Amino acid sequence: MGIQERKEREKERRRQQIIVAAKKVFSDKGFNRATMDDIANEAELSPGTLYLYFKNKEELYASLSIRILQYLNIRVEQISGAKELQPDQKLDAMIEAMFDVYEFDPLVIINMFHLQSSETLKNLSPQVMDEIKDLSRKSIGGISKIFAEGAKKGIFIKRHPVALSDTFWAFFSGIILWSTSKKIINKDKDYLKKTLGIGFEIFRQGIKIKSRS
Amino acid sequence: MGIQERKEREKERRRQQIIVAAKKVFSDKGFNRATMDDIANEAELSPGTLYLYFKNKEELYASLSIRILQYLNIRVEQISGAKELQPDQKLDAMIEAMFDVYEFDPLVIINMFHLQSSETLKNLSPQVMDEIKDLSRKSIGGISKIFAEGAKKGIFIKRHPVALSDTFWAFFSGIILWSTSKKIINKDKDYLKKTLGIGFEIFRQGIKIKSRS
Amino acid sequence: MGIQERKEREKERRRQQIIVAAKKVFSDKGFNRATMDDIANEAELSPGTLYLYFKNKEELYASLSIRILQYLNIRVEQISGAKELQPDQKLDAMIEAMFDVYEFDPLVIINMFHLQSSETLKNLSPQVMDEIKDLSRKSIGGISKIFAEGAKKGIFIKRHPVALSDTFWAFFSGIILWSTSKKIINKDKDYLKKTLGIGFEIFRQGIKIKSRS
Amino acid sequence: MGIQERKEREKERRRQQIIVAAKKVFSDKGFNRATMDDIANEAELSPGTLYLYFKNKEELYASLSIRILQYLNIRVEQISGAKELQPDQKLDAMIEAMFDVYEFDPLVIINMFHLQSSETLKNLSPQVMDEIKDLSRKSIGGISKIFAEGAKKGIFIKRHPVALSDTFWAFFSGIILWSTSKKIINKDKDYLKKTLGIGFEIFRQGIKIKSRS
DNA sequence: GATGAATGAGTATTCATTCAT
DNA sequence: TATGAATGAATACTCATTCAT
Repeated sequence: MGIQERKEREKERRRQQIIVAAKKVFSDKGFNRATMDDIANEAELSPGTLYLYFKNKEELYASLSIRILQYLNIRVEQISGAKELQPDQKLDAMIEAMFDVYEFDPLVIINMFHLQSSETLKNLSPQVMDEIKDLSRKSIGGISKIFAEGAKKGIFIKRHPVALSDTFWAFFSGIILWSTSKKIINKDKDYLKKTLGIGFEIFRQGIKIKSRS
Repeated sequence: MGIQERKEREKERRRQQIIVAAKKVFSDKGFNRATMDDIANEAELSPGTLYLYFKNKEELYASLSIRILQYLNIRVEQISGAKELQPDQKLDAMIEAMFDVYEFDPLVIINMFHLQSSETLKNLSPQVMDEIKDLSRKSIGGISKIFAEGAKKGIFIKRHPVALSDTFWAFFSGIILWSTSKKIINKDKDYLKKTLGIGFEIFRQGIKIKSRS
Repeated sequence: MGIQERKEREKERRRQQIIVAAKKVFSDKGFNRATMDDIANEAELSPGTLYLYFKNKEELYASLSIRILQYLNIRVEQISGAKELQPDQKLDAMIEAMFDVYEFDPLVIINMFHLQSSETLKNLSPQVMDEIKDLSRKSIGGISKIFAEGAKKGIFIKRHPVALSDTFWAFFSGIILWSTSKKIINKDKDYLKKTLGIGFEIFRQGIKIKSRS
Repeated sequence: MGIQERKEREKERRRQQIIVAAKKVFSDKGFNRATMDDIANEAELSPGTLYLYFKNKEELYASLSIRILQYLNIRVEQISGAKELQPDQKLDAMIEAMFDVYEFDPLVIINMFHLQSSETLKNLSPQVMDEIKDLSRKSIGGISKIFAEGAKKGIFIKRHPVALSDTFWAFFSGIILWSTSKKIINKDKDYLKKTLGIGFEIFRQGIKIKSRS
């Protein structure tokens, strides 16, 4: 039993070791130019070993998304379930969470997009795909609830909550991607934050129902 | 003279023939999985011929962006220079223009992102790169002017116009990319439009200064 | 008749125009890296036109050799037939002729070697091949006669004259090729001449029968 | 340790296996028409494997030269350092060595010339280039010493030893190349030997200072 | 489990040659 | 005759994946 367990833990450590290496390499080179050899070197393992833990390159890449989605999910659940917060406060908290997600892994967005490509999906094992779908659904659902609650209380505009949730995510993605592609990130990290800030401010203002004074 | 001209026109037709084929193939498979042979087949030409009109794969891809940027630019200039329109009306017109740009070529955004990759830029000929840079600058500039004018007239929030312009573009990109990656486009074209609609409404509301009544 | 003749002359001029261009381009880039387009550009003609005058790239290249072989042949015949000269004086004259051949076209040797490749020969039209063979045979024959005469008169060592002739040519080739490959030519033209000088001196001394004094 | 060593030996065997195949294919087809696939087939390996042992086609080709240069070098050093031999005996030994070099690999000369091309040099890794340069320098140096010694002792003509060394090499190259290009080698191996023999005899006689009797 | 050597399918690009005008 | 646009075969090199050890 103890041995079984230790083995299990050892195995998990290996997975993490690979994931960390993969994150670095994919970050540096992007999916296409990153090679399995690069990742193996970074992880100080042999290429063959990677295939003991991940079915293929796509699935290794996908697993990076799972990690970040898990993190996001925890945050969303906390915020969504916080009874002491009003919808607009929850929205602010969500925005803050998004910042953190981005800091945790700036590749998030690119990962997420890559993941959706039908070619990619073909190469994933069902269980990995299911986990991703499940996590995505939960996250979107959690955010939706905030918008629904806000609409119900007359604080936010009345729109289909899932559509709003998508829009929120799309907005966030857009700014990050745009900034990234303009190579602003490395040179002027603040510019991205500022842009994200402006963006979220606009979003916040845009969905608020103005209280008449 | 007539001959010269006819040849010129013939040549331009070929370019378009290739561009149309490239657009289709890149749309279907993305940059990396699209092969020059695919494009040649689609264009009913030989692979060698592609290289008579475009220096390499990257430059062929880039030329798709140039085409759409040119279209966008015309629209931006018209709107930006329309003296009879108020800033908020111009913003509405811009949003409409963005819709049209998207309809003209749903790949826009992906093209634009691909274009920014440093690896891509290396393979472009200077003149192509200059044209792209010039067109981008003009478009962003035109949109900025609208925000600046709106801010001056007290209709829009006061923020750095270029940052707003970036945000506007990022927002637009985000929604398209997100929808695209969710493969919503083909299945439910209206959902994308709806999402874009909601998004822009939020944006519009978000930057408006509310007149107190 | 006059028209016929003028056409003929016009045609010959074109051939020369192409040959001159080809010589330059092959000199600069070598056979493999020189393209038919390069040559067409240099000749200010279209690529298609080259094929009206030469069957293919190989044959165009071969015709450069014919030109130089023709020149060499004239010199050999003059020297070989000069009754007022002794064999050793003829050898000196031959050496001088070789210098001139080299100055006329430093590519000679490389041309000659390329020509011998069986792959090349396959692509030549029979008449071109015959001309080359004929010219080669004549040149070698002419030189051989000098050695034979020298041997007969007890001035040169007694060896098979054709073998000596080959050796003479090989020696000459070797020095030029070696110098060329060491890129000495362009930088230090004199070094090549000096080396050729030393080489020929050795050769001259090597085949002389020393008169005892 | 044993394992490490066996692997090392295995690896070296593979290199040799490839080199042998490459030698054959390059011999048959020349550098340009030989394809990496040809070589892979000949070596009964996959094309990809070749690249595990050699950076590229050029470097594979170059390594053939290194092999023969190493062999030559050993011979040169032995001869040059043999105190019991007189300069003229050393020259004879050198000539014999040249025969052996040629027998070891008749491509020597062509390799050496190919190697000098600037295009080739660009694709070689520095360490390979350095090794080649070093080996060449040593060989030429060793031969030069013999000529210098001979001149000092009044046996050979007084000429710049490096120039003589170049001439010696050029002479050797010329005969081989000429014979090879005339495809004499395969058909009449003896003719080449005879020609080489005559050539070297001429060379020997040409640089000797005649003792007056 | 771990290795890493070997695999071999996949692809952008070039360029001699052709042929409709 | 001359053109030059179009052709398409040919090829070096990469890299995800496998499998014998």
